[in-house]
Amino acid sequence: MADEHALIQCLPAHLREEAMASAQRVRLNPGDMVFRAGDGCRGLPMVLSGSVRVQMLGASGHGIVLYRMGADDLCTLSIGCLMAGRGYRAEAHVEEPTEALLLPSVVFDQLMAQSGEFRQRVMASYGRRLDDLMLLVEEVAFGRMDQRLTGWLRAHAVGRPAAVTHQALAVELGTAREVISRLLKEMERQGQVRLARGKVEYLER
Amino acid sequence: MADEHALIQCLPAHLREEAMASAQRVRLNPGDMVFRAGDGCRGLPMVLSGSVRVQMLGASGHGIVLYRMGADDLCTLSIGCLMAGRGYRAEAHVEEPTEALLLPSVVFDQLMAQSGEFRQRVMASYGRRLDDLMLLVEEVAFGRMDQRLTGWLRAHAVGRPAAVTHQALAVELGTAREVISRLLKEMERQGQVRLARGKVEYLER
DNA sequence: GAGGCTCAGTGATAAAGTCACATTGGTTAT
DNA sequence: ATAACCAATGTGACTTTATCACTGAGCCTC
Repeated sequence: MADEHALIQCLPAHLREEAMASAQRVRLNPGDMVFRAGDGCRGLPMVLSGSVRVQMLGASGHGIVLYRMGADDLCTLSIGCLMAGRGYRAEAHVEEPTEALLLPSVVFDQLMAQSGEFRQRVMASYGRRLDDLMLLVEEVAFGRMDQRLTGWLRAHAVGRPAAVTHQALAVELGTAREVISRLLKEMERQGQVRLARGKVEYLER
Repeated sequence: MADEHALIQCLPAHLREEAMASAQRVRLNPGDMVFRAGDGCRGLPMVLSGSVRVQMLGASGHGIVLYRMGADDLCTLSIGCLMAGRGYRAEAHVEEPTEALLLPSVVFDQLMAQSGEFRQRVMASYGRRLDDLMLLVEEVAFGRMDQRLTGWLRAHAVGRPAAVTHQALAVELGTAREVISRLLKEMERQGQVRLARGKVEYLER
């Protein structure tokens, strides 16, 4: 049971103590929202364990999942909000019971100044996120929906059925619920998938 | 004629001198490519003046413009590549005569450690880029092509015709050339636009 | 066992993407 | 100047996605 974030563990003892002393420990439950679009940012969240989904809401009411934060991730989005002093553009939903630290921005800056390893990890984390988003842009712009859906199912619904509604899948891939319903129905006809209310199982061949 | 990047100017004198001493000055011309997909990263580029377009190539051969770098921007993408030690995923095309500095990554890290203002600006720049990409995802996922096209024209082709081909517009918006051709033709029929080979002018009403 | 939920299915139509060519305008070589 | 060439644009036919407006199905509660 890691009690500290990898980013904290990598710090020399005196900085680590200071970080832990000023950080606020947060416990979140599935369904909670960490922040909503427009919210101000009150510190830098670092996820210790669990999973948080970050998504955007389009004008049409549709949404799309941008990325997820898991153990040892930090919320790169928040850094931008802290620096620019504007609100979040996305919203974050807790998916699994999650523990997190909320680090005051002053302390964050101090750690950035004083620990090379901390800097390194933060920048790397930022790079990864940028990369994720670039891949997402490419997928959304050029990917075919049936292949994106199959990709998701292969990653999440092999072996045992995944507990997910068509609506949730639509948000996951940034499309409309009807599109998912039709694609799944077709895949079912072809025996690639087994469907039940709120469940989808992908059948490997 | 600013001789230094805003990020350099904000540094205290001794750091500034060190930065300028170790940075390599680069002059680029329209058509040059700063980096291609897969290239390794040899330092952190900072744009002094000019304009560089960063875009991705999809599997289908289509591309999409992710963002542009202009005066006083730094290439956030490169930071990720430097930190993670992997190649670029996108490619960068010079659009206008451009001057840039190439800062060794060791020096970059040193500046991050020693100047709060530098840190602040770098992180803010990162935040902006992240934000740009999130907006792009939303637009690509939910925006209507005719409205996105109109938006581009309003920003670039009012008053005098913009020198741009349908193909270039397609890459700009991440779609196929035929789609742009048809939309423009329709707008021409409705008198919203004047067309010529390699030129588009938007007619405000 | 009757409502009242949320979840899923579907027809009709519009928007966007794909493929395969036809045309056109401008440049270059003879 | 004329032919030849090439990049840019136009278009038809067809597929895939998105949108709108419903209908039907499963499940829970009273």
